Amino acid sequence: MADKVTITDVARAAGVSRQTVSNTLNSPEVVREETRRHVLEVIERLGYRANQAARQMRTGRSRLIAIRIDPGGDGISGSVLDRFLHGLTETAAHEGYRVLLYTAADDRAEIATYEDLLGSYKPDAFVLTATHHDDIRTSWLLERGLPFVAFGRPWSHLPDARHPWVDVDGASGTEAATRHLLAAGHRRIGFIGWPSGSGVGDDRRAGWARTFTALGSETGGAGDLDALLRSVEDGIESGESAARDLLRTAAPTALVCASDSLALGALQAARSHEGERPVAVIGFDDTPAATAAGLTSVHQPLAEAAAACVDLLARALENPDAMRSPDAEGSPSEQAHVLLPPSLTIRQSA
Amino acid sequence: MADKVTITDVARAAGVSRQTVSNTLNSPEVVREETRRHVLEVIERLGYRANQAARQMRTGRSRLIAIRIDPGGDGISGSVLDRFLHGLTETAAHEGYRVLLYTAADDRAEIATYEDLLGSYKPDAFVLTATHHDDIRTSWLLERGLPFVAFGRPWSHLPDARHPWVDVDGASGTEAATRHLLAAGHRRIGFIGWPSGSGVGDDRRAGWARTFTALGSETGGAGDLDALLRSVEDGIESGESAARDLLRTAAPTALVCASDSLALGALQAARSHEGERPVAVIGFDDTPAATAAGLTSVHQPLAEAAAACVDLLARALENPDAMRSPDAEGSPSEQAHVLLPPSLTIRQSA
DNA sequence: ATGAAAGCGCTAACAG
DNA sequence: CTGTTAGCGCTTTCAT
Repeated sequence: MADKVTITDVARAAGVSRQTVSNTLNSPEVVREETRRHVLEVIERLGYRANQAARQMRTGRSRLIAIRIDPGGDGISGSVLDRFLHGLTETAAHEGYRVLLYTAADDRAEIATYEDLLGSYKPDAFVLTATHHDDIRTSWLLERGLPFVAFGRPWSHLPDARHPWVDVDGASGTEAATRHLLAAGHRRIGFIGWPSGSGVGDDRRAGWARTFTALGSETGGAGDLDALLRSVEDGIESGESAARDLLRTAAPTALVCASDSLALGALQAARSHEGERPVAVIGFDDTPAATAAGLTSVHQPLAEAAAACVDLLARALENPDAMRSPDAEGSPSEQAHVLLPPSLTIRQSA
Repeated sequence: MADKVTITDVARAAGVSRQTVSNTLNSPEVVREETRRHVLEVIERLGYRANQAARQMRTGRSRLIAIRIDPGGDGISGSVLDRFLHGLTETAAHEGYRVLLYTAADDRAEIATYEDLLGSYKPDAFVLTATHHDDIRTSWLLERGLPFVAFGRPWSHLPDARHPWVDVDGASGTEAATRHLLAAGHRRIGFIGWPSGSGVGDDRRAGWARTFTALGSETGGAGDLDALLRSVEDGIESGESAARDLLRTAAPTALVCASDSLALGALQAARSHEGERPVAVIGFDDTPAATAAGLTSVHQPLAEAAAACVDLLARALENPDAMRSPDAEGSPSEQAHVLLPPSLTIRQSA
């Protein structure tokens, strides 16, 4: 029964015109307090909801935010997107937006989906995840002045980003992990990460490197960084073999990893490693698998990140021109961004 | 540039009327082959996409499927919804539908969201997950003749379901797990599940029980079922303590669990248990945590399940009346359903 | 097989 | 502050 109630029904029941009802909803300040209250009451009583399609036709705004959902690699870190999505949906609802899902095999296919979506459902904005160097998606959207926010820094254009973004400070996370190990007395702390070139991976490695280097300059040179570093593809197996190799050649007493997948593998290697003291391991992402394995891990505030994304978008959508002038000569057109600090979830492994 | 192209632009560019373009898209059989081809070509060239809002206003169909996304308990099995969602989004796109997300704290709140959504975005259908006994959501939707499909059996009304559903045969999964253990020579196989009353849990327990009982009647009574059964809340810790208890009092050589969370806990207990042969453990859901822990687990075909949901919905939406006659006296109004068999992913733990 | 007219529900402009 | 008019882009009659 909730449907079929139109603005005309409300107007009739309240004894006012349709526009007064519309104004009550869209420009409350224009309606007399008393009338407003009365209309609101009738709306409530009839269970009226503005038809979104009709509203969209008139205003051109769909109040839809689109985001891609992918299968997520080995699944270990898949739950990261899951939590982010939940937060996004929840915050978006508060701001009057809904989340629309789509899939795409790669960036090119994603752009094709943009075209499709923009012609049909016309989402007001996109949320980009897994941004990387020379991301064609951001340039495509930027060229067309389409509103979007990236969850992930615009790695190729820092620090003068030309679009709003939200990210978690990976370096600060691995720094916290490294400091935690230092505080526990460790001095030889290895790092297992991904090959150079991925923004996320480089960032996470940097946090370890800088902390470790700082220690070196304090104590007078602790740091043969390269010997304690391994760069491999993500995965449990590669994490295990990298850890084995590291333990054999560099004798670290602790390992910081760029992901939980790597850390889980490293943990296996650590457990089968003989030594007076167990080798400590710290992962990244605080996935369910980390919980299950008792793995200390860097935790990303995903609900907050999602909320920040919605916030930035809502703001940009209220001020359409802020974003639609990519080449405004006079203004630096610096875009808002949010960099959130992660926290360390401490468990048995470190 | 993909937007702002209307059906009028296409008509003009193709030298036909707007209706011919519309017909080409919606009733191709009505248009002359040659004209149809020409129009299609122009559509392609201009990158035209039918404005969904306008279409919805006219037809009343949004081509939107709504589904709830929740934070997912301890997160271990959260990835199940994740994979299902991905499959749903992908299949839905093939059929011309998009997936709209929403959250809700509980069933009552979810119904409130139905009302909101039905009045605003007007999704064509809902996909229900985590169905349970006396689910107020199904009755609410049923009463109003709203199209939906449940991922999960209508536990309170089997076998004459009054709505379409898709599910994975949990009992067959635990049966396969139990048979696998029997084949490996195990004879005392315990089960750690949830307290009676949850459809899913009862189903999974039944698969173990019936297989084990069948063995008993063959060999002449192997089965003191109750001694080998523990029912606890889901979670790693409760799984571990239940397993410890079971190992101490009933001396099983293998354990089948109703979830990966329970199994992960059981695995810990099993590893610290002394015996000539390691205690085998099998979980359920084949989550990333199971991969990481080398846990053998029952794998649900989630992409297939999602595809089946979309299929059932698409069919129901083409035949609106099939669903809208909950009380049709003459017809049993039996609804279509799909029960998919899971598979066993074998790893080190069993 | 194709063209003309109407209207889905809403809100942005105005007029009162 | 409230009411009237118009039209967003599409599909569904109904004529031709």
